[in-house]
Amino acid sequence: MPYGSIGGVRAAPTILHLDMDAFYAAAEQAAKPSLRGKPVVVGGTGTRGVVATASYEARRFGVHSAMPVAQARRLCPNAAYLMPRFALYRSVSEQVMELLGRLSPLVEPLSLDEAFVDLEAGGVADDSASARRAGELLRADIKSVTGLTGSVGLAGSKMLAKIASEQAKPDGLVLIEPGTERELLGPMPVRVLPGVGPATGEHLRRAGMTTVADLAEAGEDELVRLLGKAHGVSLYRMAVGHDERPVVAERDAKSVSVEDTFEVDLHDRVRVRNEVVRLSDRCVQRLRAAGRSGRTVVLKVRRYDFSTLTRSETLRGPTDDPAVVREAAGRLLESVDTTGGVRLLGVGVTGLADFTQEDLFAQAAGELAEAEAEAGAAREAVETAEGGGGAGDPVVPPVPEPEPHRRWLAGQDVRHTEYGVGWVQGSGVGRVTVRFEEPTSPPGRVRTFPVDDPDLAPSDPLPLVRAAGDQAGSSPASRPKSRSGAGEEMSSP
DNA sequence: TCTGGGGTCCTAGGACCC
DNA sequence: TCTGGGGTCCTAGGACCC
Repeated sequence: MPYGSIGGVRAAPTILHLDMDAFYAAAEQAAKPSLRGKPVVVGGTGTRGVVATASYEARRFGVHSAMPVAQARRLCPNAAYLMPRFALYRSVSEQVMELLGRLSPLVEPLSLDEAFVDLEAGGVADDSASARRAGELLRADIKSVTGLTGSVGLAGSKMLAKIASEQAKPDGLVLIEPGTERELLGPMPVRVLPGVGPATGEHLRRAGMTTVADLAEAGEDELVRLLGKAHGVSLYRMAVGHDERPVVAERDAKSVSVEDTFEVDLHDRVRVRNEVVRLSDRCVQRLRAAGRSGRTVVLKVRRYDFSTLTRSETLRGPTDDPAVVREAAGRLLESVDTTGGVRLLGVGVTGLADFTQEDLFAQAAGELAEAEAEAGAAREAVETAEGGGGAGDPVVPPVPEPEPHRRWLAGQDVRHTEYGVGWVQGSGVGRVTVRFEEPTSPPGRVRTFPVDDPDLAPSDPLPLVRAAGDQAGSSPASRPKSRSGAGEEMSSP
């Protein structure tokens, strides 16, 4: 352990946990002035979507993350229901992570809106007072650079820093003085500990343990007996306030996967096979973008009754060849009974290796060209002779991408040749309603157009905060990451 | 009320090898 | 003839996290 610690936590609260407040919803409110102070729900747009983030206004109606959107609509019919815009959230996240990087080289992102920072390794704090100052400065910087609020937890361990940031929400800072952790933790419900979810919580409750103090009292042996070796040991240590997990800056991904839940269950076996091909190709694209290759292909199938199974196949060596992944996934599908309907399909690759460019470049390029030629030919074959595929054919023809058909999604950025920039408030029966406003404007007006109005086009997110001075990208806020190709991030099943 | 998508880690059994 | 144990790899499933 690189730093002095007493009883499993540092002597000073120099581990910082940052958690942005209702991140996706807050970003949408910053982007759309008319939604500030109003309930906003970001989540899946289809009938089978779930809530990704609800604004605090929406939470007051009982809406929360992971709740089916259909249920949220019943609880809070007047909220704005928006599709997620990951390009925007990623660009804000990059600004935030950049600020964290100024505090320490040891930053461990957990997601777009959450990270640990080791202040001691950064030399910015070695006692409570300096840690608190660093935390408050950080919060102010985040507010001025992104326009959003984040909550900060400071403690001598990761677990406690995270519990502290949770208590600080929204828009606050909580520091746990080392030495006080056990009395603080004791009365808390077991669910506050990382790794205790619904199943373990229920398990413990049946054993008569509801608080962290109950776990500490039960002892390690009892918890191991109840929950197994790894889980029992780590839970006992957490319960008595011991957590020496270091902040780790970068970790290589261990798997890449893509999955789609369909609006209606798939029954047609040919359609199912085609979707597996599409997912394989998408998975390989992501694999290649990451410069990796993988050795084990995993197929995931969720059936009509929500029962979920996986089938996997380990290849002789790592691959990033779309044809190889397609064929493996296709073989795996053959071993799955899909009668009754398929709700979700997924394709993943694990056992990742670094793709050695030198050795494989030529081969891969050749194979890609080949696969693409093949795909083109197969596409035509599908169009001319749909459904005739023999069951034994290992190479499944890919499906043509659905026509990039103009479908306006709630929350999407648009530009009108006459009225300027705005966002889609809703669409239906051949019409689309747009509110014309932008992050730095006052709340705007609504207008309605035909869905195929040629004056209306998708556009990229604008920066949430007006750049101070506006000097050529010197401030992070002045450079929104807006790659061209509007709409590519808005893909939704 | 009908349950997303992207991950991580752990367990357990069987194969296989020494 | 019966009976070893350890280690590693593969597969499937489950809990958990954001």
